[in-house]
Amino acid sequence: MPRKQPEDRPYHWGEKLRSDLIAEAVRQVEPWGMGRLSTREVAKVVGVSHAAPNHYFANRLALAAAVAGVGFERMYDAITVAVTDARNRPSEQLLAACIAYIDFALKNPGLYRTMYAADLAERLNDSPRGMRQGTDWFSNLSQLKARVFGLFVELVRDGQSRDVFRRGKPDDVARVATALSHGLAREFLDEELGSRIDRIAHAKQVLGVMLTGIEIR
Amino acid sequence: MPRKQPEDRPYHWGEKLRSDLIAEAVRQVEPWGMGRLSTREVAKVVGVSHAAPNHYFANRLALAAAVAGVGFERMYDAITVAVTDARNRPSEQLLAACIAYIDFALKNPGLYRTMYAADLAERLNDSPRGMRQGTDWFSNLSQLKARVFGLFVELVRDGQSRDVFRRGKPDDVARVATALSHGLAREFLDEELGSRIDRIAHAKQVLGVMLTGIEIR
DNA sequence: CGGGAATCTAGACGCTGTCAAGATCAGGCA
DNA sequence: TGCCTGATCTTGACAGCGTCTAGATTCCCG
Repeated sequence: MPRKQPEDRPYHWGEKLRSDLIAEAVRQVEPWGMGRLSTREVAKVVGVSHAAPNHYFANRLALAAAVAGVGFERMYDAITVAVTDARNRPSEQLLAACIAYIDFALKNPGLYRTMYAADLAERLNDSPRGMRQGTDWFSNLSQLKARVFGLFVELVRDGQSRDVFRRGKPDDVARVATALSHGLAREFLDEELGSRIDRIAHAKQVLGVMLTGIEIR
Repeated sequence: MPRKQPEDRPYHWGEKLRSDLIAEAVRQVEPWGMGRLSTREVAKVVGVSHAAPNHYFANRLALAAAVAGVGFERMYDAITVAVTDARNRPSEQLLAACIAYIDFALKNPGLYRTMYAADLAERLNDSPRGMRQGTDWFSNLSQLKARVFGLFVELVRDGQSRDVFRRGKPDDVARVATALSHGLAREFLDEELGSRIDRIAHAKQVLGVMLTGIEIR
């Protein structure tokens, strides 16, 4: 039986399969999100039996959550890079972070939609039922999400300590930035109109209004 | 055969069935959105055969879109009432509109999630294929969405003409408000923490920052 | 080299959305 | 009044899905 050969060495090929499944799932959520994501289809493409994913993910949602986790990690990286590249001024850094956030959504629409899919929140609060061996993916997911949010909080803190941003609970101010970015991204994804460049420009405009509210005039 | 009696008069009971299906579907999307919405289940509760919905909705998505349409209508009404009740000052009216938006989402989480479900956008741009008789529900949906947005634009226009809000394209300024409201609502729905009152208070805080950016200082 | 555990497969179940064909009904025309 | 026609709904079927259970395969280690 030509089972499939992971680099000719099926040594503990278990974890390799897990990551392969996730990688393929990440591919399959583009561009519309996890709506059509099918464990059977993922398994078929990877080359394993239709029930193989069940051994690594308690259910379809758990697989989607893993995909979302990958999304948050990539997004974290993208924002980090953007902030590093920006000039060392709080306003510009915060703006860069927001733009990176939105740009990530535009470039990875399906992944982004998966990250914020309602269905994830569902099983998250729905099932106290123990998952097979998934080592509670949802707390992991919240953690990754919080990690991204933390980036914004840090920028706000920095801006405040440098007397560029108004005082106030950093979390609140950061939330303005993330909520606004999130809202803009969603609206961009739902509409079909406009090039990426146009949308980024539009976003900068809108975010400028936000900055006006945050900065010490 | 006790077919079911719509007020004892099965006179053209067709359209009655359509609205019954929608009404039941609106019920079934709570609280987690259209993820688990099932045409068969809706049909069962309404008391018709499992394939009856197909005669009024091209597919599952079309039914969900109808639900979303109801959502936008109700939201429009809620915001209108809130604005009317607010004092006649642009800032307070805009704030009231945003709060009403968020409050609607908190009170009708499933409906709200359905309104902004990724899956809807999917078939929206995906299938040029003619629907059976659904009289293109998606353009109707965009229209209803735009109608809600129009409320915000109008408020901004009013504020600008009264020299309370900064100048600038009303659409851009309005988008700050809607995007921020949307983002806040989504974040509230995804987290489980916090009472409704707490969240509204938090939202007011955040929206205050936005107003600072919009108002002429 | 062989036994035991980890890993994956095979098959089945109930559910889903969707389609095609037939039954049933309403209302207009004789 | 009674049939006829078209609209309306039902029935049955099909493929696909997620998930469960039991069994086959593979790997590791003594």
